[in-house]
Amino acid sequence: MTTRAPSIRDVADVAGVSTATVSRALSNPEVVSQATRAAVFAAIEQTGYRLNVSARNLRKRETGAIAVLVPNLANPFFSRILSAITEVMSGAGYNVLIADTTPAALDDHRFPEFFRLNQTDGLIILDGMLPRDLLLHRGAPDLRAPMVFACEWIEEIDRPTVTIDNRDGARQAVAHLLGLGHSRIGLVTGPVGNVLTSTRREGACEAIRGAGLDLPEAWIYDGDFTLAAGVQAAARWHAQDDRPTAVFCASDEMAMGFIGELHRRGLTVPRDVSVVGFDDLEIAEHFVPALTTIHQPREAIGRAAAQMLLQRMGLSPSERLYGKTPKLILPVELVARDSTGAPNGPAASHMR
Amino acid sequence: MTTRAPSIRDVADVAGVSTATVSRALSNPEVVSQATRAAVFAAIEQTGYRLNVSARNLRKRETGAIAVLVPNLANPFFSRILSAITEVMSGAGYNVLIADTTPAALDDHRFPEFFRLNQTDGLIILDGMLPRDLLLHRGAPDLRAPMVFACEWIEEIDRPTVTIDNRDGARQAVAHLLGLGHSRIGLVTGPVGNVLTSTRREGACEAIRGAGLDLPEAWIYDGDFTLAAGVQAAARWHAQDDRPTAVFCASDEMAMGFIGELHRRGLTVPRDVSVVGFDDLEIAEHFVPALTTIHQPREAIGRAAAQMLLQRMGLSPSERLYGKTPKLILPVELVARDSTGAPNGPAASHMR
DNA sequence: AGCGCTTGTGTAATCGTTTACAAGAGGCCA
DNA sequence: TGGCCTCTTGTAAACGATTACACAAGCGCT
Repeated sequence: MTTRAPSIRDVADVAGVSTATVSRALSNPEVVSQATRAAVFAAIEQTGYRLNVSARNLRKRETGAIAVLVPNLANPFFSRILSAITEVMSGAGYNVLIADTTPAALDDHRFPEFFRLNQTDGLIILDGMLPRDLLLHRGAPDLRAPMVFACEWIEEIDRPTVTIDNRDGARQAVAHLLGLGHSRIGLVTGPVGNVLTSTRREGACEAIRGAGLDLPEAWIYDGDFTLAAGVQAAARWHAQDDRPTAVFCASDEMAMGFIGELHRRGLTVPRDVSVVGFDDLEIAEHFVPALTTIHQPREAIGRAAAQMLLQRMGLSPSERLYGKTPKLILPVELVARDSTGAPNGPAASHMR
Repeated sequence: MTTRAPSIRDVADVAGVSTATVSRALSNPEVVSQATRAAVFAAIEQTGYRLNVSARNLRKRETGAIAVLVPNLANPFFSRILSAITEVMSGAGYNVLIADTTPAALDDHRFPEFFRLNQTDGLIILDGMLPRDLLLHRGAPDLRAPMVFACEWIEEIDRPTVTIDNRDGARQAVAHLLGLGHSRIGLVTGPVGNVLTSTRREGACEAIRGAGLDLPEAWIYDGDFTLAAGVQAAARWHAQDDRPTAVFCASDEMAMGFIGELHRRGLTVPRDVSVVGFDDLEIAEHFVPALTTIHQPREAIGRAAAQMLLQRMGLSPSERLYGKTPKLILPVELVARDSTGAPNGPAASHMR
């Protein structure tokens, strides 16, 4: 009772041509004559034909899809990057498979790797903490799908990369605080082992030490980019006798968690402590107080990553393997808002 | 110079069996003998074989993928729903294609429809404002991919649906405000034509009128769920002489935009006005003031939608067409936090 | 020995495209 | 007229898996 979807064969019959001609009319219209082309399109309309992508992909040895590996889909930071990628890739005729790597990593690694990684024409990786051997999946190097990193990257894997200047961002954040008169500056960091954590941390340290200031271990609060980590850092900060007058959080989420928790404890930002974030999420501007933060051009990152991948996919395997791997570093800028101010000279409870 | 990826043929040769046996060892292991199975797996290991999904899909007349249509990928509201869907679907062996409908709608509608909609085994639709004819894509009804709605839906299209009880959520929000002593309650609504807008609005109106109160037109601020809309509503509210002491915003983003703008104008929430949101985004709890809002079980929504789709895909076309279409309505609950309080009896500038 | 049943495997057709190759039609020129 | 292009189309072989069908081997039973 189940009908079969119309195939190119049906179209060909209706139009009175061969399947080859239908195929050509579709993918290479300029080689078929005006008249036949019209007949074919009419037949397509009439039959309600839709291209079967599996068949095309099988024949062309492509998949028509690229995959994006995201560390955490639920993190709003990635959504705009993803939408930019999706936009560019759809425009180029590709489907975009978005894979959250959080569960994948836990999985019996046979399944996802087996079914997914080799079933795409390209890979955009937003997660710098993936196991190396999962990415360097075996198989001849010349038939591995091209891969580009964005935002995060993996030191040992030399691939095209789109990032922002993390070190400079951190430097700007600290410079801003120094400019306001702070000399006691703390850090809320990302998770250990993450390249963003280290580059931002280094940038901040350099700037602090470069100003001739000290950065005690106790003022470095370990985090992991999440709201919860910001909350915890606030608690630790609050419990200290000798605490910084300003903190640079390596993500907006941590900055907001930090500020939120402080308010819950009856303190106020920036009166009691100045806070700088990193990312400039949409919400940052509307947060109370509006967040001073490092703006990341997320749409540009996504777009650039997609375009870079497209460019790589257009290259031959040998060009890819033996050519240069492009690295794009986008500049960032601090956006000064209301979560930072001069250190409160008077009633400074932390000054003993 | 380009090598060919190993195929089932190569595995068969190495293992000394036929391709049929390899295929069976992979997809139906219990029908092949212990010994052959071992030989096949060894051969797979040795050759580095990976299944070609296009070939399988072509043969099985499936695509192994489902699509999710999202109104706006950049909206953090959807990310957790998406991750839940992705998790369930990956677990069931499906790829998840996420399509942002914002650009698609503008596109020459031939392309995306042609290539995507019929190339999936199922559809989850989170956008209730899609053109009807795009969804009721022609083709025999028995070979249309099953489709389920989640969050939003389309009145005229009778399909399985997972939603929350929007009307009740709005009712609870208003009841909460009434309970605090408010009698002047305003509304910031979603975009016109959206089912969420109307159901939430109706629920709120009913509750307000049910309490014997009035709801002047001037206290209904048109929005569209975005931060910017909240900002605008705040401006309009602020400009009024006769204004409500509490507003119910149909989304957290609007609530945060509203509160942020008010603070920028030197007013304070909940002292000057109480605000209730809707959604309970992750950030709501950490916002300053922490947002009183209607909690949406977003993970449960995503999970339920995915499971419902899986169930539908398991049905035969006739069962789908002539059976009942399940509708799941998840209950919601208000989370009382700090953005609401009693109306400020004394210095009430708005009371003339 | 003959029959039937179970278990494991191979043969070959099939899914719906794309594309190398061949070939016919027509034009142009010597 | 014949040779050589160009333009358009058809023929048929892939692409890499799944699966209906057939069949061989082994076993137990009469």
